[in-house]
Amino acid sequence: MTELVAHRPVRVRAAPSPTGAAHVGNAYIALFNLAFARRHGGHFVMRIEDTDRARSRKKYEERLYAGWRWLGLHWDEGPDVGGNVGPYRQSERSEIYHEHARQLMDAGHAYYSFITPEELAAWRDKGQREGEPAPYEAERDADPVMAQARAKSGEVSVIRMKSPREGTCVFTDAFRGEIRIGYDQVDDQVLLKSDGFPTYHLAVVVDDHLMGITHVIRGEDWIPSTPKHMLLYEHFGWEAPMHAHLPLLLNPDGTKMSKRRNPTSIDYYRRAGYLPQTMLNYMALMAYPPAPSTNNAGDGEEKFSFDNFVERFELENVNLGGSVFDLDKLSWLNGRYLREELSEKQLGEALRHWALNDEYIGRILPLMQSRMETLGDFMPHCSFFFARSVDPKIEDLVPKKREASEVAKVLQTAVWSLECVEPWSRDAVEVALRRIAEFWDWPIRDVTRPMYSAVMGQPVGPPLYESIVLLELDLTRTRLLAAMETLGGVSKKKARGLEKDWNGSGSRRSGVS
RNA sequence: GCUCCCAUCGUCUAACGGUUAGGACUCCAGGUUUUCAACCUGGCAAUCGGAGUUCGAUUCUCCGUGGGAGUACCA
Repeated sequence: MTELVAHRPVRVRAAPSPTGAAHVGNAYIALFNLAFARRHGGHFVMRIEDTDRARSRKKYEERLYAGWRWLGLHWDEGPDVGGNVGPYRQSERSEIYHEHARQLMDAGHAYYSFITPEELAAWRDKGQREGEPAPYEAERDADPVMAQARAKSGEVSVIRMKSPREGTCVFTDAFRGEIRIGYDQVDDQVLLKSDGFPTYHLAVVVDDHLMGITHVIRGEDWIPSTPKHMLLYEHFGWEAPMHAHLPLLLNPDGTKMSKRRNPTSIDYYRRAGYLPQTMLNYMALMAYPPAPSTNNAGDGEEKFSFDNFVERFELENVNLGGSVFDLDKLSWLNGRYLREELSEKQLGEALRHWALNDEYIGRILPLMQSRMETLGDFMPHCSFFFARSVDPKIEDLVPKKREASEVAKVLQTAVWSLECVEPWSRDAVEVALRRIAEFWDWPIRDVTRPMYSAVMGQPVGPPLYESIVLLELDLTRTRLLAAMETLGGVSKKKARGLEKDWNGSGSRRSGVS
């Protein structure tokens, strides 16, 4: 058995990309990294991988910090807390990557490529299937001096890694042992993009090395690209860290967990009223056995603290099969925390911290004031703001002369439209929904009516757009998806076709400018 | 298609060659309770298939099968 813990002090990291809401999948990976660090008295580093400048947003970075802090995932080093091997934001490390790319070029391990994305796409569409070599093959052995001159003259280029034409990459995964992947499966990966930013593959290797990372604990979806990373370690002459690939979190249908059909954002779970300790506990359970009982074998305790998890955390006990993220079981666990771990006083505090506070209620008041006769009308009319989920009746969801299946599709487009709302404001939400009406050529009322029911659980209530703004995207999306299910759902195939039409309609751009 | 990973109830898992294959979630039935929860009791439900190795395979090996992931100037 290979040694799982090296002699160097343990340093692990979590490296999320700020390209969307904070995802439970990333938090789950982070949790295992943190637990490993704590178990071995090491450091846990947070690194922001924002090299995709088209999708990275500062606001997502902020939400990452907020979400992880709420969960109790504390990092020892990171962009916001500092540390002595920073900067910890990849967008601030450009020179470092350029310098390392240059080293690879000088050593003959990388080359300039001038093939355009369009040419590449054309080859993938047709040439690849017909066994044609990739267009950049011809550039591999071009004269480096000439290539450099072209690049210097301003011609758009990327830098690609030369991957071996034969042989096999053998590396060790701490969970699975030796994994071997033929180099014929490894293409000439782009290392430096034409915008000057590095790809994940270059950045991750350079940063992990420079930041002294000893163990790379990441998702199983990275296994196929690990040979690219091993190659880079080799070319730089660096010792590779130990790799350990965690199983993926899954949708109920067994596919990689995605927001398409399930709530995936940490914000959703916070807003729906789950406790952070439940989340940590449940995420640990996704790939780690329960705490063994003292009496006999087999009936372990599934409720355990983070400290308990750390105490008994061993890499060799991690389970390898992907785990379905089961909301029923998560809710059951949360119920146990609520009634077993919280005093009445603490329960009250938790409620206030959650939503029963002046800040949140204050934002609801303007929507309610004109709709009340007595103070007693307040709660019944806006309880949906505090509900985990609502239960709309099917007849309220379907306007007269419309079909349930049609409405389901309308709600699907509403989800897509709302996902693109930028900034998240009343007017932008209105524009997004008007786009839906336009797309389907329905009167706006026929769109908003089902929306009222889906979002509030009843066909009447405070103003829709304002309510959606307060509910925020994640809670709204989950309710729309639930309503779609009530209406019979939209099949995967239909959704695909619909998505094509929707994107083709130009309706994606639904922000106000 | 190609490559890699994975494989115990529907779901999360226990059993480090020998158990009537255990627990938990869900579901069902009963009990308790003014109701509803909670709680208690019980029930349904699994080792993917085939060859080996072995006195003995859930467990080790191989071959199938199934599922997943990857196959980007996204991470």
